[in-house]
Amino acid sequence: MRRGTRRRGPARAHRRRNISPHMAKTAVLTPQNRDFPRWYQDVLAKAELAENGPVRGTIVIRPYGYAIWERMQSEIDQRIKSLGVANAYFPLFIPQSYFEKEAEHVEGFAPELAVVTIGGGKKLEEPVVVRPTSETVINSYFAKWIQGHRDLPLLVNQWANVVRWELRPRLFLRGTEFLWQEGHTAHVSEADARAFALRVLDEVYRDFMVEVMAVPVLCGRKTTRERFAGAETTWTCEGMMRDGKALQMGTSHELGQNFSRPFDISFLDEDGGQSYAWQTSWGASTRLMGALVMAQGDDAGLRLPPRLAPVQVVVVVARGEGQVSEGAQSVAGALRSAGMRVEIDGRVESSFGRRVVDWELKGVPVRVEMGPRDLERGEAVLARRQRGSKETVPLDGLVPAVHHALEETQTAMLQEATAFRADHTHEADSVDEAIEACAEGFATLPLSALGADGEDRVNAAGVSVRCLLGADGGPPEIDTPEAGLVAILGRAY
RNA sequence: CGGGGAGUAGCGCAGCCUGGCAGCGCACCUGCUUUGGGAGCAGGAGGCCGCGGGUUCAAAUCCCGCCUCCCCGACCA
Repeated sequence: MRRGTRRRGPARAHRRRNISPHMAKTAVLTPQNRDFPRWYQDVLAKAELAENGPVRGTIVIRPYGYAIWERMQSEIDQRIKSLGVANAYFPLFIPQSYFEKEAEHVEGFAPELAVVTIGGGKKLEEPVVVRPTSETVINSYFAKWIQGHRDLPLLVNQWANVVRWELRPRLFLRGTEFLWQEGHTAHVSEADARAFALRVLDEVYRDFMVEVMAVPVLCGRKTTRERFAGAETTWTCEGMMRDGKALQMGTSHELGQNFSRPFDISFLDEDGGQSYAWQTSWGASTRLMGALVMAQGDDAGLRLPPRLAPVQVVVVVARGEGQVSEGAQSVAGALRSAGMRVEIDGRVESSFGRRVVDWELKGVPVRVEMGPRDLERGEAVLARRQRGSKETVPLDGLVPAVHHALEETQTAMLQEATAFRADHTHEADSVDEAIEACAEGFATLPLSALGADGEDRVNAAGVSVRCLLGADGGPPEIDTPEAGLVAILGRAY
């Protein structure tokens, strides 16, 4: 069974060939429904996305994987900047004492800190921590930069690597070192900080995940137990993977005055009084790469939504005869002129089938195949990765046809993922029913039905409360009574 | 840390029990034939068998010690 794959829409093609992309004689990958974790590992390796580094928990992101990450960075970065946030950079090394200033924060991170005790061959006076997150250093500078209310809001983001000594690493999902973006802001009031944290959640993360990654996400509030160490409130975007498990894809925290007090981020307000700033922090990481693979991949490999794909169209020279190569060049040129990201595969010394399988593994959304026969007829074959279809298109109509295929693919991928999530979400009335439903996917449960010991009970069963939603299915208003909230439960990565 | 496995070519593995030339598949190199859904044939390169010690005429194999990695549980983007 090809889970979640749907064929839809009428054939626009002159002729539609009945060739499925899953025709390889021997399975290219372990099928998803046989062993999902194995399938995931296979995709990372065969699509040349990433592999393990030499130190446990470290990752080597290969060029193709990094190209996808760069696309993610670019899309996220422009959304961050549109909120008026500027990029900056703070040090990798943080004095250990900084970590001890906020009680919950220390407690939350102490077990997973990497600490440098020797530098230049000498024992250090004060050990330095390799940043697991940068609240402490950044806020120590915010304290210097913020004097009066006119200095606020202060909105800063950095792209960086961070280190957390994880016990059980998994490529992209949980690593000792990973890449991310972390935003840090300071505001004059609690309401301003809250509004900003929610804007980031919606306008940066949800918008990117839904509109670019084509992954529907549930945006809600974390329970006290699940919230970030040092935060007052943690907001999250939760996605469903194709094995029904949940993945936290991005978070936005309201820090209250938890850091501004110990780091003395204070300012003179309009009335001349001394106030502590209200803060937020928020991040999304290379975990998104894992989410992409697990939410959009199928048994033939990765599937990239066109808006994210570093290569949107690959023009495959089927056979190196006659003027085919020139024809492919000309087609590629026309597609590029129309603004598409295009690559030519002219490696005719490799077999056609081999190359096609490679591009399917890499998830390129549209493949244009050209051989002598097509050239003679003035045609090309347009293959869509998302639904595994092929159609023949006249060369003079190819650019609009490819453009249309990309647009349709983007829409279809989001629809498919949304339908999959709906099919794997169960509305439960009791804790036991919810736990059972989580074997297949998510369960919704009125918070009132979860009860006081409900979170303990589900956790004991390997299930967690992913987030709390308001009546409209979005992040709950802060003053919504608990009785009006819905808990989303699932097994998580 | 608790429990379970594994270290042999780039990757995946066999060989070990019963000591006797270092093997297989994939990948790689060369040549020819191929190329419209993972090509075929022929030839070739590639090894501190995790490390250290011991037994033995002889150790990947038996014995002792050490190291590392992976998987399952408690934390996390």
